Amino acid sequence: MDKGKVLIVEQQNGSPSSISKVLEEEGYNVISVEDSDNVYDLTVNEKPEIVMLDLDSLEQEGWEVCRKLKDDYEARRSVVIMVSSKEDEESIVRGFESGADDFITRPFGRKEFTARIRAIIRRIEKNESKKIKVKDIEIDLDEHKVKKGGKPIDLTYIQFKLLYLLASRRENVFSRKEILEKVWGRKVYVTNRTVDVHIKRLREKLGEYKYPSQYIETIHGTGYRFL
Amino acid sequence: MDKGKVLIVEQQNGSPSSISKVLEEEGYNVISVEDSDNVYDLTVNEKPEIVMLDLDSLEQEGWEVCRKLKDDYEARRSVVIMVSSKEDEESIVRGFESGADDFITRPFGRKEFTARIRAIIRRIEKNESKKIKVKDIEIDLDEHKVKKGGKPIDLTYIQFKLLYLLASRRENVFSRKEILEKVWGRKVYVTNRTVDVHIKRLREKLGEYKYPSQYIETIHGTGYRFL
DNA sequence: GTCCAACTGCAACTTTTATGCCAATACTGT
DNA sequence: ACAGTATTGGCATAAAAGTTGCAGTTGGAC
Repeated sequence: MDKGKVLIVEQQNGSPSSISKVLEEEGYNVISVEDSDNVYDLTVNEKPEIVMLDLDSLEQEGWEVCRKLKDDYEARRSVVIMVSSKEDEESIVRGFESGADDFITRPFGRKEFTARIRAIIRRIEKNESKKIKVKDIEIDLDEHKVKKGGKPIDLTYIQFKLLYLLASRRENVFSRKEILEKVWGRKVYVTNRTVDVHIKRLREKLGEYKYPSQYIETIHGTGYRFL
Repeated sequence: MDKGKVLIVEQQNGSPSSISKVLEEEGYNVISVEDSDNVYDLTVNEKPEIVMLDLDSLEQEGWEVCRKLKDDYEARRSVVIMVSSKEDEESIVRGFESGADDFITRPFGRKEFTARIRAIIRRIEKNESKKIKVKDIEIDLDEHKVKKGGKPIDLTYIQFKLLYLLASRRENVFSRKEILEKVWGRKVYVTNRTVDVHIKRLREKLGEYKYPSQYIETIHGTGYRFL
């Protein structure tokens, strides 16, 4: 059950209706912190899909953290949601001006809350399409098939996921860490070298024997990129 | 002034505070229709960034239109926002379940409303990979690519980080200490001289052979800066 | 159940590439 | 001109990536 990673900044009062608890129960991978000190570092390292800032416990810092995240080229990818009891327009506008992507005011029903989160995650993942064509390669997610020049290529489960990931955002460089998270899942511990091995096997099946690779490029010190 | 294209479905009552009026005034490219018949076609053809559905005038149809858009391969790209006076949780949840990306309840202040819209547009733009352009140099972070005058330049990991650091705040003078911290990280101990070496290698790759350097300026006794 | 083939992950090893430092040299500002 | 800085090419070394063989698993086929 891996719905996405959420970094939450709020005072823990142990209430079972706290945001963290709710999202954990819903199956999100929750990282919870009580103050804003590590938020930036955590965001950069963990790349959560969502960062939630509880303004009721953060106050002034909330805006600042948000701005800092949105000014950073890596952290900015995470969606920042502010949660607050204040519903005066000024606070809300200020939240958005700090770069927040959404602003939710308390109180809110659990169902509404989780529906909003789902909508946001959905939106993030939607950029990926079901069928991808790159050069002479065709990838069909639904049928789980890959063709090269019209001829089917037999890929294993992992190879397929790996190829799909890389091809879903061609030109984008994926670090091994990212690959591990997206292909193997967050909890699994697998060596970096194993990623290489799978890349090699994939390259073989794609018919890459000589250098430089036509499809999967290695970016030394960084990761891999398709095309 | 083109802030983005918005397709709005609402009953026109001529009120100056109607959504269409407000967004027009704000400089959006507004397409306004009164019923849901053409919404699907318009969305596919016009590809608006945002489709706003006024549930107060659409009722039942609202959900259906939304679902139809979100089931469509092309139309799903547009962000769908529902606007409604009903603020019961059930309606809202149902909205999200129909695939809506956001749900705004009336009444709302104009500033808050426009701030939300701006945030959404911002988010859409952010998905496109971010580039820094300085003179004839282009730096693409997601793709980890650098181009000079359209031609790609191959940089190593450190060179890339270094260039990015300098270029991200041009004119700013970076001391070697600062560079070490940002590129190598706090803990690592590496000589100041090493920074020089990397500057040299970077300059070479940027095609700097003669003095004074066109891109990276040396501030004697202080550090470096990107022009 | 037993056998077999396919898949996977890892360790050990090789190859490739990048990095850090040195020492000689050139440049700066005073 | 001098002392402090910066530049540079070369080189040993470190680090990253590629490769290979093997062993543990799994899931049929029989």
